[in-house]
Amino acid sequence: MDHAQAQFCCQDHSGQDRIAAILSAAEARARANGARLTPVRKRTLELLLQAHGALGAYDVLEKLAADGFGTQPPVAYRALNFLVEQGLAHRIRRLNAFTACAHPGHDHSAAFLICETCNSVTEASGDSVGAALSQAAADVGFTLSRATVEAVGQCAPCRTKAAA
Amino acid sequence: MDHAQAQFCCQDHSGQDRIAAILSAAEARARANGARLTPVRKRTLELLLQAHGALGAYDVLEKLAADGFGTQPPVAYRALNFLVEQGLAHRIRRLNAFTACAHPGHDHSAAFLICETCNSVTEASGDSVGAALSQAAADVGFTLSRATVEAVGQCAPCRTKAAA
DNA sequence: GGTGTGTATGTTATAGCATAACATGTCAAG
DNA sequence: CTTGACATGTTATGCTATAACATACACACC
Repeated sequence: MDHAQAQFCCQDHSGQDRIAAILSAAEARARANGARLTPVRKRTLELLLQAHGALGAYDVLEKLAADGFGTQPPVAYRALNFLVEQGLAHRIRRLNAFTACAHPGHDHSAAFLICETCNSVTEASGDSVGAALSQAAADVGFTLSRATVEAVGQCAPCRTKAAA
Repeated sequence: MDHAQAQFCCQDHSGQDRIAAILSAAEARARANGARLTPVRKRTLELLLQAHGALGAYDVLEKLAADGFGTQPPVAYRALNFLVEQGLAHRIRRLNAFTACAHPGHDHSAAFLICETCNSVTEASGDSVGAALSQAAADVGFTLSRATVEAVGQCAPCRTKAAA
């Protein structure tokens, strides 16, 4: 698995300006929740934003350590879990990896589209998927708390390339 | 995590007769695909069918070993992966576990409802969810290959109990 | 200012999940 | 009866994740 070096298959959604904007928005959001976006946490979010595709916890740890933060797994896991709890990042279990939330700020059910060619991860709107799922759950009397949708397939750029 | 001893929270869908029927159907299905449902594989499927909730690979391994099969992890993983490939079982990544497919025989997109109280896993029809997901994927030019939907919440029996 | 309390960070150690690589065995087709 | 494909088994190892404990920092309160 090479999360760390996923190809630039998707469009660049992570310019420096955009990252800075998201980071400050994240800080505000955290404060509003009574939480603090400390240096490790902020740096972790920044790493996720800069990355294409998703990063494994140990990928993140390596970079944090290089930046002078702690060197042991809990350092990365704590920061990542914090971000997930705050709705600033998502965990992608199929990849044992994490990715920054593409649409923070409004609660949404996310659906992840994982390209099996370039390993890029796209966060699609999961609203209609979530609605369908709520219905299916309600049909069997299940109360939904949260859901993960992970789809595997091929992204548009990779499909185009493959066809050529 | 106690996959091995999930509570009997859901209805019993795994009577001996039903299990036997599924096993022979599975055997036929495998043959049709040019694959063989060998003793380890058959026993593994049987274990999954008997279990409520889902079983971790090491839970399965333990039981297989007790039955005189191999004692090392690959034994369990190979059998489980075989079953998943044949559409006879599903992998539930959120739980690092596997469960027998509740509706083998017809290709379907499955959605799993994981009760956070009793750890039971219910396989809901994911057809409408799959349709919504296909649409969302198509909207961004993504070609869907397969998808996993894992929802966490509370099953009907547990919710009833909790309300009491 | 001092002090207490809760949170955050850091470490060591270990648990849990999964697979690579190789050896052996089995079975059917030629 | 040999060959080739697949299945099973083992050893060894790598990757993922958390428990438990120690230290430091920030903020509210007296």
